Amino acid sequence: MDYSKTLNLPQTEFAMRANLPQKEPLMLEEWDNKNIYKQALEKNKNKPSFILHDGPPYANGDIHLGHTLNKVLKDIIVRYKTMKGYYTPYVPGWDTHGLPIELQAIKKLGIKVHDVDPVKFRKMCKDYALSQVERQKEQFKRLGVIGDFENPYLTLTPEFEAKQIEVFGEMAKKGYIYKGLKPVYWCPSCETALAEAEIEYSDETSNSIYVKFRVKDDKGLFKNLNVDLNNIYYVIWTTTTWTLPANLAICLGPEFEYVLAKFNDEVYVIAKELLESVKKAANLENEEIIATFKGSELEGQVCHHPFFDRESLVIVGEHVTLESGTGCVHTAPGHGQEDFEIGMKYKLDVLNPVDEKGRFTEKAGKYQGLTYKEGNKVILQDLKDLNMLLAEQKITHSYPHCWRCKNPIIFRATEQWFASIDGFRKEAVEAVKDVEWIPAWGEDRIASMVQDRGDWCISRQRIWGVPIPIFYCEDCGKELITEETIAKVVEIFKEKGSDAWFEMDAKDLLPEGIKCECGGTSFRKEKDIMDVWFDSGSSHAGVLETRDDLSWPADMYLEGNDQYRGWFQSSLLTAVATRGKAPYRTVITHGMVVDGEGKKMSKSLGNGIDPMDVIKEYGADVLRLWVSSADYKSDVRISKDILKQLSEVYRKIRNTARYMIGNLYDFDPNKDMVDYNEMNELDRWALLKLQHLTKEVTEAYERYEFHVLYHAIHNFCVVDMSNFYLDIIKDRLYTEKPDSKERRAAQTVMYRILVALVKMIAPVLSFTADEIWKYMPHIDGEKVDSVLLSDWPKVLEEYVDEELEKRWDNILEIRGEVSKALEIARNNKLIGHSLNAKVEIYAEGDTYKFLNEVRDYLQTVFIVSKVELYEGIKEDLEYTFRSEENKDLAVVVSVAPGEKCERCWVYSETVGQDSEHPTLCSRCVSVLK
RNA sequence: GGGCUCAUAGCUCAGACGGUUAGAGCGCACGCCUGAUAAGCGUGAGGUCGGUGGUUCGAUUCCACUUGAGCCCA
Repeated sequence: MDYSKTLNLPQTEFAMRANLPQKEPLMLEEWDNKNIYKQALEKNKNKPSFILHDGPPYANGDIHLGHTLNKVLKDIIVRYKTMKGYYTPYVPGWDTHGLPIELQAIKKLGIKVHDVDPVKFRKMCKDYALSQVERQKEQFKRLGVIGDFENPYLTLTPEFEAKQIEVFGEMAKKGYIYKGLKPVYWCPSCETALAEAEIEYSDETSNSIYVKFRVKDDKGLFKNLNVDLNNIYYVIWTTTTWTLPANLAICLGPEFEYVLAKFNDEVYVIAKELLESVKKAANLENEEIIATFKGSELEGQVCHHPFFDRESLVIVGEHVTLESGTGCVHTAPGHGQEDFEIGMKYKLDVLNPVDEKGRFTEKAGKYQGLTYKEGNKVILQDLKDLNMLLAEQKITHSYPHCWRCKNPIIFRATEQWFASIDGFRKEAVEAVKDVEWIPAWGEDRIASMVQDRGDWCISRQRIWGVPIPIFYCEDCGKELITEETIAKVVEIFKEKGSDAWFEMDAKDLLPEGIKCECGGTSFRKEKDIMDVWFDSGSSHAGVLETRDDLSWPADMYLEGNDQYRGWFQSSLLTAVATRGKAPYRTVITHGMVVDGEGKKMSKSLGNGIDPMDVIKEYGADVLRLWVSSADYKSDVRISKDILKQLSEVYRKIRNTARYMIGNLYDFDPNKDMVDYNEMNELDRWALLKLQHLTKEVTEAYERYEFHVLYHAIHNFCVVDMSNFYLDIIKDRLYTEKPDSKERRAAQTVMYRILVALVKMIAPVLSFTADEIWKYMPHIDGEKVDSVLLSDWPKVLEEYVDEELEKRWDNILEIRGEVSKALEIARNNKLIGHSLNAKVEIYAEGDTYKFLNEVRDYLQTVFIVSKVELYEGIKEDLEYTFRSEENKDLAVVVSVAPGEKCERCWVYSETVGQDSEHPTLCSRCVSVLK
């Protein structure tokens, strides 16, 4: 007879191999059909809410692992909070304006910006952006992210744009918006500003000139040198002669050494390290060094401009290098980014004497009307005539050109709109303190960034974005922005979107009858659009305040640590400026995704991993497990090996669940549950461990430390369940009568563990959890469509029996020692399976006393066929094993007496006693009868 | 170059008012089982706690510097 038919072996359709890449899409469909997201909201609709406000990814290109990390972290939190009973609307968003989309639209359509009417061009950009949103949306959903994907927020929608204008208007009303000058790349032939991405570098031959600036005020430093001040000159070097009319300063490196080198009658101030190269260029020799100063000592001296009756201030800046030139850098704040910034520091004027065609204006005095190219020649000649030119060379260097017309470009300051941070800097720094920053050092980081940052240039000379809602009087040129004009623009944008700005005339965008202070009644529109950071930085208003189910401020923002200077800050600034406090209560940041060596992923290194490839190979749940496994506060590594490891961990968790499901095939929790008081110690121990796990996991979720719960759950599955409890209860489950109390007790324990476990993994392994949910038995009240709709498990303190735990810690320790003894016997070919063995334990003192107390459990727990316990360790006996950990413990392993029972595989001397079942032990016989 | 951050076994992570042989799981090696089977169990080998110097009776844990890596800025 085949007695295996009489056993209660596990049965389940729940597959051992997950086959996630194929199965997950089906689960997604099911979630969609059953509208799990809506059900979850409905379930908690009257509960306190938890609003995680999504930082909008830029709508361009496929998602990468950075997106994956970010979105999955958010999803884990949203799912956890949902199960905790919070009302958790999650509205994903997209950042849809800006240059990269413009460039993609241009590239895709093969058009040129200025060849197309702005309205048409914007339509193309919009179409492109929307197509990208759809693409990314599908990819995010594939990760298992749930949320209001049918109704996400997009920065290009009329409602959002209108709200953004409101924010801008409020800031303007408070006087935080002002007009200033700032240098940009400018193409004089196209007459347009260019973005960095629209610049091509190619070689250009220029005059490189060394120009003398006579010292006017030495601040007393050169007094005792015995030289006429009129003969001391700073020597600057430049390759853009035409920018000299805009010179306002000479910048030195504060730490560099500068010499006063005397050649005949004249003394030149030059960086010590560059003296030789200057001498060579100027054909000078036989100098006398009459003094040496550190750059910082010379700060504050004043020179004469070489050809204007104007001063040039000596300043210092860290950007000065000794790579070429003289170490004295010609500084024209209107013609260069670094010059502009250092100029801001010294409160220099942003002088720009060049118009949009590249011609000198009246600010360039006698050069007015010349193009900058003509100016190069004329100014050079003037320098020669004035004896201010020390040397002249031709050099070929890499110079920026316009990508469209291929002509050289210039740097030129133009009028732009700024947000003055000083107006609310203090408030912003204060607001930071009311926010919980995770990790905590984030607070210092953002506070010091806000503290040190300059004003925010909001203008972009572009097409694809939200226009800056300002008008100019055609008569006097004065700008016009009032509550009424903002209100009108908001009203129009709400209906027509910001395209209206490009489609409609100024008069139609303005309230009727509006007049300039000068009495003028005709106006023109500002051409600049807003920095996209202003778009996303307004999302707290554009989203949280516009949807009924959301509220301001958000409970949480969660983004990469690159966003301290990005979205966290732009959001903080617009919120503080308009509402006086931060738009978030908690901010979590995660590190960047890097490769197995900790290096950043890049195309050139070829070390990138595509999340969609991972999903095809392993499935989204493995990727989600990866997200949970790492301590995201610092950078998160990923590699083939790491993924392999993750898939093994996944397999272990899955199989542990599968085994429990398989053993619950005939268990109905509505009828078969065994009361805690009727369970044996082992079962109680398992439930005790579950309480510890539940507590640890819940606390880890509360602290958003997912890697802690990842380890806790994995360890529980491996150590407590697979290696121990599940291995030990096999005998009971398989061999006892199906509805025996012992078996039902073990099933009760497994059921309760499985219910808790499946819930605890649900925020991370969302697909697998729902798959388990489907296959496992349920209490009637809990048969919901998704584990997400169930309640979070509670810690049952009454199961936390410390006495019991102590006792079983001891048993576990001794079991470890017995295992070692068994292993020795196994290596000696004495036994194979542990059931082949009889274990004799020799113990003294407390160890013996303890073992004697728990002796009834020993055979089961060791999974052997017989255990004999003796008091005392005799030195003359030959032990299989003597414990090093516990000197009071020794073990002898021998082959178990009797025959192997054909049914339960335990060796027993009762085998053969029953004539009907001659190959069975007495226990099995009684089960069958 | 500046600000912030990270660095413990092959991997992911613990840990330590500073104090005996630094932990876990996985992976790996070896063995067992064949009634969780493209599973399961057992045993074992892996670390000069990034480097150097200092404080201390004693540092991997505190301090300084340094190397490598990341983010932001220049």
